[in-house]
Amino acid sequence: MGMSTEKIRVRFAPSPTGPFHIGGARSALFNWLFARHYGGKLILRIEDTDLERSSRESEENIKEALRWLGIDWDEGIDVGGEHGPYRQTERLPLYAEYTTRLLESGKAYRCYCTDEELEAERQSLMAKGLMPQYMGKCRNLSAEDEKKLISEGRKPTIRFRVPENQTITFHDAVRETVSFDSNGVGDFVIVKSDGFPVYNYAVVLDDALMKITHVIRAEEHLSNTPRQILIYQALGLPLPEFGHISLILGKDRSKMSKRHGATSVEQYKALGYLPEAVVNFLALLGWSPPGEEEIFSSAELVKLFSLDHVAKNPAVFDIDKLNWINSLYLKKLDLDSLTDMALPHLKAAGMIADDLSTERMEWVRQVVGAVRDYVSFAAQIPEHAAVFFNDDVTMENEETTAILQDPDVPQVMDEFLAKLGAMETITGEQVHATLKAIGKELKLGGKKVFMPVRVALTGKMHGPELVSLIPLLGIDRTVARIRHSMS
RNA sequence: GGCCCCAUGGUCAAGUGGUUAAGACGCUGCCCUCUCAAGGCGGAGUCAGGGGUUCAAUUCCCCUUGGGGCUACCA
Repeated sequence: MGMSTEKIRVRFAPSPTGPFHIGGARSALFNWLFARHYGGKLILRIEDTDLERSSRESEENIKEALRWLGIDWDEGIDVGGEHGPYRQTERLPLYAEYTTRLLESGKAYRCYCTDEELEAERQSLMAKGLMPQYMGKCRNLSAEDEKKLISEGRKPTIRFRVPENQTITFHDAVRETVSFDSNGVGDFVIVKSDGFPVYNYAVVLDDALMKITHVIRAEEHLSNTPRQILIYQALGLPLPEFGHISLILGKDRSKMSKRHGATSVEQYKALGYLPEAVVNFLALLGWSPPGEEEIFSSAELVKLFSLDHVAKNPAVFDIDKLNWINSLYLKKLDLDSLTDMALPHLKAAGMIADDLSTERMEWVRQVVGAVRDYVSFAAQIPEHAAVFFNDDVTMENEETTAILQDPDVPQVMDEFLAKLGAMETITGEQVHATLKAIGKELKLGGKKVFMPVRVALTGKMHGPELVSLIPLLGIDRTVARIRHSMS
């Protein structure tokens, strides 16, 4: 709104260094929502200049996760585009051109310091209570100096010459005005000694060359922004609009990490969360819709999304809310799809075989139907479905044991067993009618009939309705379980 | 340590110079019910602290405190 919508170009530029983090997914989502809302383009670029940690496997992971979430991109790896290549390691010649320019204009210089020297400098500065930053030792090397250092076999890095006494101020779409003092920024490395550009450098060139209009990324990059702006300025490149979204925190308010539970998109998928639910939840972390509704499809989110309702403060990842949202989506899911989601978990729990007959599959389907209201995500299905599988009933606690010791119980069971014996098959309605009839005959309340039967069948006080449990167990297993529990 | 960002219930959060300070999750009570879950209807619970500015601050400014980020030849 109010923006020239045709030209909006945003990007998601992950590093393929491990499992795809849920925080990355949210950055991708916000970019995607922003692009789709304004009819702009989303570019997917891979920042793989860290050779040590980057892998193709993890790149595949990211793409798979994005597709699963329904986040599609208009340009980038796999789909191509006119501003490629879209993998930084394939863009080296492009960077070299600019590096030459920077070197020739004196805005960057070669630095021959070794790791050891830099570390020593850092230590001594810290010892003096000063900020550890590069002091500019190689700033003004003569040609002879350089020749000598090269002859020693040193491989230089290239550093950006940070101008002194400058205030770098920029507008941020979520934080308004942010400013930094250039004196707090030491001359930083833009090209490593192996010739690969460093993130802060490559990101500027890529964003500029790919004509990115809005750089929407996590807040951890906020402090890097002044460095990047300096590079834009040194090269005379137009600045994009920045928007730094806050980080996602764990329960203890520290940055979300493995010890907070599942942190990768893959894990949530494996646990049986639905992508629509994850997207819905992520959208609500750091962004708020107008009105009171909170459940939205991706299409609705696209319609409503706007950067000016993005919160400045970090958000704690609330698994309870995700679970609630997911359970809502699970309720709306058709039983066949839910069953498909349950299958791997039931198999992993050893409850079902790899190959199921048609009848067995139908039975499993109904079991899933009987427990669906109890679960927030598919991995919870086996624990609730256990009562359907395990005929080896054991009493949960003293309370259940006590229930079966009630003096009325033997009559109830005898009566129920007798009635079951007269039946060929049993339906939910018949279960209900039969148990009600027993209550009437023995002049017992519903609780005095249903609860002992439940306990005899499952050993537990709680669980699925008997009208769904007993028909799925069938008469034989029902009888056997009761006999076993009453013996 | 320095620099930067942030601060409304336990959590996500709306909101404004004057409001009974929304809503959601969670917690909790009641209803429904064989139980639990689901569902329906209620409830408790918040403007971090201290200074200003102002007739009036949750809202504007400053400080403190707290949290987070950056300070790499990681991204």
